[in-house]
Amino acid sequence: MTNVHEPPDREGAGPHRLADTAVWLLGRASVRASRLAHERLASDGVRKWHYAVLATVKEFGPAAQAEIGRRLGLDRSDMVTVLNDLEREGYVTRDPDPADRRRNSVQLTPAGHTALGHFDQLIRAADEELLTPLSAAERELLLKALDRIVHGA
Amino acid sequence: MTNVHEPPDREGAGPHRLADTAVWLLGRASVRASRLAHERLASDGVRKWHYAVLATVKEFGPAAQAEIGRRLGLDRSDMVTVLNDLEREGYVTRDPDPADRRRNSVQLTPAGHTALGHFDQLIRAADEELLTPLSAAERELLLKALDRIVHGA
DNA sequence: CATATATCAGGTGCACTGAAATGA
DNA sequence: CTCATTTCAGTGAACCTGATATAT
Repeated sequence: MTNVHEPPDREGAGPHRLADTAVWLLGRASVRASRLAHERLASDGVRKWHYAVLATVKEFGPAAQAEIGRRLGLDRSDMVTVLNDLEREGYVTRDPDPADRRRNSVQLTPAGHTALGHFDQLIRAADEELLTPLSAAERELLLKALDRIVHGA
Repeated sequence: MTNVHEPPDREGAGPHRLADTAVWLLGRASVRASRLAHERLASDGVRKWHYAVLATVKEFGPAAQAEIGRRLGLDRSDMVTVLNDLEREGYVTRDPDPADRRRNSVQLTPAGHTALGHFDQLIRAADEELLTPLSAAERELLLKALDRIVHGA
């Protein structure tokens, strides 16, 4: 109770302002990023996982749900819901894999391919707005750093 | 329908791999950060917003709920819940502000101050693990970039 | 009157767990 | 039998909206 005011801020260890922690800044930056992406995708009735799954199927080709989920970090359970939506919209098909009948082979339809092209533009626009304050060199460094954080190394 | 295989990946505009977008990488990095922080805080029955509110009250001194929320980006509604928890644990007090009786003046208790010191260590450890792959210079650049993204400019 | 604060009730997306059915 | 894949049911934290009572 000695001093309620404590002019600067330190006591046992180094400086510890909340706004200087990576955990905090990453959380806030990601909320902003999610908002920018969501604002754009929502008008098409799509969410970020829908986009991510479409983009991954296009990039890596047809694959089982479990494999797509592993690649993206999407839970097997949520993958079911996302694919239900994408299938209902006619963006993907789920065909039983003859080589391993536990698996569904997820494939892009032509409509899915077209839609993905549109979503790509929306995500790019969100990225551009998000990164506006940064120079090209800074963007490069940021993405590299984030990539190493995500894929630890 | 011309070519299903498309060896590399481009067609209408530049490269557009999901893993190269800031929106995506920020989201994934933030999930990892949240997990690291949550793993450590959860054993004390605390979540990130509890920590953030305690840290802010210490850094900026007693303030009304709405002001703390504005500073942190925490919704007024969720602030009520967080403060209910913190008050129940004896970490903060809510006293009606005599100068404006709509406001609650939120203050840290000595127990709250002690607890915050402990949580600070946990968050620092999470930060350290998260940033392990990065050099000191890279960390500096990352935090600067994130800060500019969050506070647009 | 309009505005600001605190609270409550609720909705939605997302991360995650447990269990079941099916097949390798 | 063990393991993997898909599905379903449900939980918890976070983000967000709308409405209300109270005070400025």
